[in-house]
Amino acid sequence: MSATHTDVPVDGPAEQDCSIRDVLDRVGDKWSALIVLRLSDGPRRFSELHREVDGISQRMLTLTLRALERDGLLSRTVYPTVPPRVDYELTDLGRTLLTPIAALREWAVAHRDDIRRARARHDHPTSDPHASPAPAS
Amino acid sequence: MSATHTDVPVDGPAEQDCSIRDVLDRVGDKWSALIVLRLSDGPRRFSELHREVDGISQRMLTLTLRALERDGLLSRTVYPTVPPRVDYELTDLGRTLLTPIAALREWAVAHRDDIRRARARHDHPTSDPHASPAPAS
DNA sequence: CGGTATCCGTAGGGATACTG
DNA sequence: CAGTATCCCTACGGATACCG
Repeated sequence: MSATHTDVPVDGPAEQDCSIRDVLDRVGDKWSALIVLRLSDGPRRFSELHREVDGISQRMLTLTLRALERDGLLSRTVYPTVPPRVDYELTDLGRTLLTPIAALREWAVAHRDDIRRARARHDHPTSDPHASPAPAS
Repeated sequence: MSATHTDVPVDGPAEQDCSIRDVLDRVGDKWSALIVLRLSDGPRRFSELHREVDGISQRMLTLTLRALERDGLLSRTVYPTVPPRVDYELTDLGRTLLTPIAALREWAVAHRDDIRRARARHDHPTSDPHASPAPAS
C-alpha cells in the first residue's frame, strides 16, 4: 500500500486523498462496515455476529474482527469459561467511525432506488421509460 | 434487546445491511470515492483525472468512470473536437454522495494517527508506551 | 486525447475440516 | 463456542500494446 510514503508536511488534496485511501482500505472491505454497524448497539459474541452479519464466513469474521481490533476500533474480551465466550465491543475510536458509516448507510437507503433506476436505464436503453424496470431482484 | 423478539416489520437491520452492502460494493472499491471527491469542485477531463487521482491506471479510471456513470452518479460529455475531449461531472445524485464520502474523509484525517498508534501498539507490543511509536519502517 | 483489448499476478474471500 | 488451517477459485486491478 504505502510504498512511496514519505512524510508529507501538511495538508492539501494529496494528503486528504491519502487519508481516505487508508480508510477505504480499512473499512471499504466486504465486511468491516457491517460489523461495526452490528456493534453499534452494544457488544456481541462471536456466534451472534456470525448469525447477524448475513453471509459472512467464520474465516472472514475472524479476520475482519482481528483487523478492526488491531486498528483499535473494537476490543476483544475473552471470558475463560467453558464453553469459551468472547465479546466484541466498539472502542471510543470505533464509535466515532459509526457516524460516517451510518451516514453512508442512510445515503444507501435513501438512494438505492435511484441507483437501480439509473442502472436499468443504462443497461437496456429501451425508449420506453414506463416499462417495468425492476424484475424483483 | 432480546434476540427472541423480531417485531420489526419492514425496515429491519437486514434491510439496512443489504443497502449498505450495495453501497460498499459500489463506492467501496479502490477508486470510486477518490474520483467522486476529485469531481466535487467541478467537472474534469479524462486526462485531468488521470493525473489527479494518484496511482490510478488508465484502465481502472475508465472502468470506474463507466460504473459510476451507469449508476447515475456522474455524467459523461463528449465534445466531438479533435483531439477529442471528454468531461466528467457529478450528477445531482452524485453530489448527494459527496456528503457521506466527505464525512468519511474527515474521519480519516482526524483519526489516522489514532489508527497508526493502535496498529503500532498491537504489532510490536513493547511494554513502553512512551517509546517512539512510528520508526518510519 | 481518450479510450480498448489482452495478458497476467495477486489478494480477497468461500468451503470445508479440524482443534482447544 | 470460538476459533485455525488448508484448499481453491475468481474478481480486482496493474502493465502493456494498440486504435479512432
